[in-house]
Amino acid sequence: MAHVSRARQKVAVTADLVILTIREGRLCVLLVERAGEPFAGSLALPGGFLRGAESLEDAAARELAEETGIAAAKLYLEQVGVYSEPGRDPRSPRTITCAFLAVAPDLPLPVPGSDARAADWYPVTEARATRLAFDHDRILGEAIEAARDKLQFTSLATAFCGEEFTIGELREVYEVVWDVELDRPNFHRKVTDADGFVVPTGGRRPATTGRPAAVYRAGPAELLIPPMMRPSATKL
Amino acid sequence: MAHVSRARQKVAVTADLVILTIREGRLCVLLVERAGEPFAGSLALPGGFLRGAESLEDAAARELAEETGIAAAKLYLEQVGVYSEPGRDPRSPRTITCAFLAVAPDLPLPVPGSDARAADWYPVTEARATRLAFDHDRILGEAIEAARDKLQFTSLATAFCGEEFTIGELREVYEVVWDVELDRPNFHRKVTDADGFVVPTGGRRPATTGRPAAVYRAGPAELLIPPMMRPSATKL
DNA sequence: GCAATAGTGTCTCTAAGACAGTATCAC
DNA sequence: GTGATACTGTCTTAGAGACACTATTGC
Repeated sequence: MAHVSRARQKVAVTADLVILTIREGRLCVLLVERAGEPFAGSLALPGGFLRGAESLEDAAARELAEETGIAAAKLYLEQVGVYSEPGRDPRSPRTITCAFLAVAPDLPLPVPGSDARAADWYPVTEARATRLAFDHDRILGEAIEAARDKLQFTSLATAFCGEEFTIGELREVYEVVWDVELDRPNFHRKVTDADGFVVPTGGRRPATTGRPAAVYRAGPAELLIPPMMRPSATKL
Repeated sequence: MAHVSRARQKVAVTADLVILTIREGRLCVLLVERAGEPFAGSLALPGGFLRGAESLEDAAARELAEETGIAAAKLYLEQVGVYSEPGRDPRSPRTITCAFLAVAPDLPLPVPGSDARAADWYPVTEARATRLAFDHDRILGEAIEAARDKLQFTSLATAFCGEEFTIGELREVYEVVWDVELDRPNFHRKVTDADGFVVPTGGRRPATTGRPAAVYRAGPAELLIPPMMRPSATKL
């Protein structure tokens, strides 16, 4: 093997964020319009380079705060993969990125990022039909698939809701992220029976129409037992 | 923010491998004894620095071949996480590692690594009771937990077996990795019923004692439907 | 015959899905 | 009242687990 290829390279490392939320009944992702080259004018996932003495988790949380103004401590934030194909970033053949999945409740429009990029929510159907910068198409696709899987086995769905929510709002999360329709009575029983998934606050929330719904908070459980099985999974 | 902390750092990147197998009824992991500082003499996960134009997956496959002599194409190999805490490697405060989980059938003792480190299999019970180099304790623990989860929902268990195996051997994989005892009749029915998990070859394998077992090969399914539920999961 | 493993049959229990029916609101 | 949503009850079916039972080998 050639000597040069055995060298311990130093590489640039970024943390990129797939921030998902539900707005107007659609699954949306936060994208920024790139100001500079490469891919100027293209949409891209928010993210940035790893700085001084911080971990990738710190960097992801910092970027999240900069792009959305949300304190990352309040949010679900998790690694979903590392992307290291040589040449994936034309600036330098050796830039690798660690992708994070973040899930937020419906938020006010993001504040303009501190680096003056236009950030906005895009329905994932649109985002996936668009050519994103770098390999962000692939990252977005894999992060969404990870989120879909996590809904089955973890209480991730509550991260899409605010502090308090109704069973109907929680059901909408599953329906929107999985793009399916769920049986309302069965869903209600399932989530209220699952141990530690949701806990009633005692309050009720008057709806625009119909009987007011009981209000719940996220419970202590992180793993769902039994899991919420995704209907399409049985068909594959 | 101070100027220095905003700089785009270049960092060293390694790929570390958690290579699991089953030997003599115990879950084992391949560890190497470190020859040089830091942590000289300590046990560590095999791994190495990212080189020229290769991805982390390439680097992991290359290290796997060097340490075990197995072509990585034949093996299950998957990212399980990135570890980037500043200071996790005393050589340089900025060395991050991407951990890979690999699963191998019972193999001949590994060939001495090309970098002349002593590599050997260790039962994970021993490995977890030992202080490994760097943050490899944590990486090993998280990789094993990932493997345990994957047994439930994917056909990963077949990767622990050879090309051909019996249902009893497959059951031993679950029993050893999960450290539980499973009901033989129910296990047999479950795996033979699950769609595309195992396919009979038609052969039979005479055992040391008892009725000869039918021989199976891994089926095309990657996802198990229905999943194999881990008994302890319901207790948590 | 005995001991061991492989595999089948059957029962019970739990959970999922279908869906009828009741409760409570706005109008 | 209608119409909407929230919830409850009940039936059927599928899968999990317990375990009795049969099958096939070496000794």
